[in-house]
Amino acid sequence: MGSITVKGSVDVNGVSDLDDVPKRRRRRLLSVDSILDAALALVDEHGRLTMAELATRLGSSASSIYHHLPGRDAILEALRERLGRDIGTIPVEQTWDAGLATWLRRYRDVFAAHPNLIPLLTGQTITDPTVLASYEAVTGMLLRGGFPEDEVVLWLSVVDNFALGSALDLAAPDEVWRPSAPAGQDSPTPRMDAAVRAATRGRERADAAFELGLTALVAGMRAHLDAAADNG
Amino acid sequence: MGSITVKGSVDVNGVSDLDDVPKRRRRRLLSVDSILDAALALVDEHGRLTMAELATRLGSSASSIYHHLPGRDAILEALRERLGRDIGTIPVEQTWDAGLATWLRRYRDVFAAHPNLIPLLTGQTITDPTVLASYEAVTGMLLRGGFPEDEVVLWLSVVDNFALGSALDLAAPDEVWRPSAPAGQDSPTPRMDAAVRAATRGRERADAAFELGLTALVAGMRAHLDAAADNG
DNA sequence: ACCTGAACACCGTTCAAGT
DNA sequence: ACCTGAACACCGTTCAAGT
Repeated sequence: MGSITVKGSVDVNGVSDLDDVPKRRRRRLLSVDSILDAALALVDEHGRLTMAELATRLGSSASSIYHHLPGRDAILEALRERLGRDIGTIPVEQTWDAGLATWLRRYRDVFAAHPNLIPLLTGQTITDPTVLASYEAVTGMLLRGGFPEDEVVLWLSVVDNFALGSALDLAAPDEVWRPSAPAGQDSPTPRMDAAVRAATRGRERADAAFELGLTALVAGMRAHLDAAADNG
Repeated sequence: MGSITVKGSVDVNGVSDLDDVPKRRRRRLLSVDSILDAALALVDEHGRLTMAELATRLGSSASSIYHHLPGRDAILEALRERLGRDIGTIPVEQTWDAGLATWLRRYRDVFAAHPNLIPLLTGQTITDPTVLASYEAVTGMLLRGGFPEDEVVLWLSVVDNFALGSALDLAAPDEVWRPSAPAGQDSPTPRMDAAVRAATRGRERADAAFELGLTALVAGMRAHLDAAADNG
């Protein structure tokens, strides 16, 4: 029974299984993709990533992981690349303001799907070609929109900072935006308590704030562009 | 000689030194303030904070620190409070837009003095009364400016996210904003390379981007307010 | 080529023992 | 009350030994 060979079967990694040798090679346990899947799941569930927990989830040992990826930092960088790819390219037929808004929403949406990952990524730098290509596209969009070349990098920084800050907002607990005292009772922050009570909470608040800020930022950029055109 | 008592001397901690007992009590080595000073210096210099390095710098042992502060997280939270206090209150006689700009600039300036600290603080939540009082003041300012109560929390989130993202920008290396290929050579990101070459770099870029974004954001908020007033 | 356990250097924290 | 070294549980990483 144990010696029956299934002809032409293909395993999950897409590797042909025809190499039946007398001493059958043990099945490939790990792959870069399976490691990244497990790592992302771990971060989503617990908000942290340790090599030991990762190994347990993979049914493997921590040292085995190092045969596929050179360490914990590399895993995080690979996850960043994966998310960067998910943002995708922006439609070129849009005007700069619509295109920028589209890009920023996708940017944040992708990270919003994995809020716990964001704090783990802030320490590292972007080197992934896909992510850089996305910046290149936005650069072209802003230039076509009429922004001067020496200003484009500044605007890229601005929207990047806003998007990152908004993404981090998703990971942080909502404590600041929870009224510290019940209505009618004395509080050191009565106006804020009332304002918090009047607004939505949690994810809904974060989403609405992002949308409001995005609109204001783009409107401000448009005003800046118009003012420069009037002077020129 | 060793038995001479200096009358009424006061040590650095403001504790009277008159309790001369046969076996003179050893001088107080640590205090909350000295620990926080050393911790901030360590973060500024190395971008990280370990209890062992902190103890070495204090000429003490790691376990001693726990007699003054309940752990590493408490040290970071205390540093956050310290910086929060540095932001101070905003002048009430300003209009909402000028006041908001003043507050955001101070907010970022304070963190800009210690960029390495920012990534270490993003994980924790604000609980310090001084920081909360500062949010309360901004809330009052926006309400007086005419923003509806149920929108104030959203705008607070927006400017908070922008300020945090901009502060984190100071801590990250400038790699993304460095041209990947020399001028005239083929590059996957030619337009961005040219834009980066036309702009300033490092701290100067981060500062200019913050100023530009701040102006745009406030202008966008003003436009939003005016549009709502026209409809109402 | 891939996997493993043991070992390593390091981390934050606890605690009994000292003064 | 404050300080200390030793010990603890945990961390990422290395490596000789296996298949």
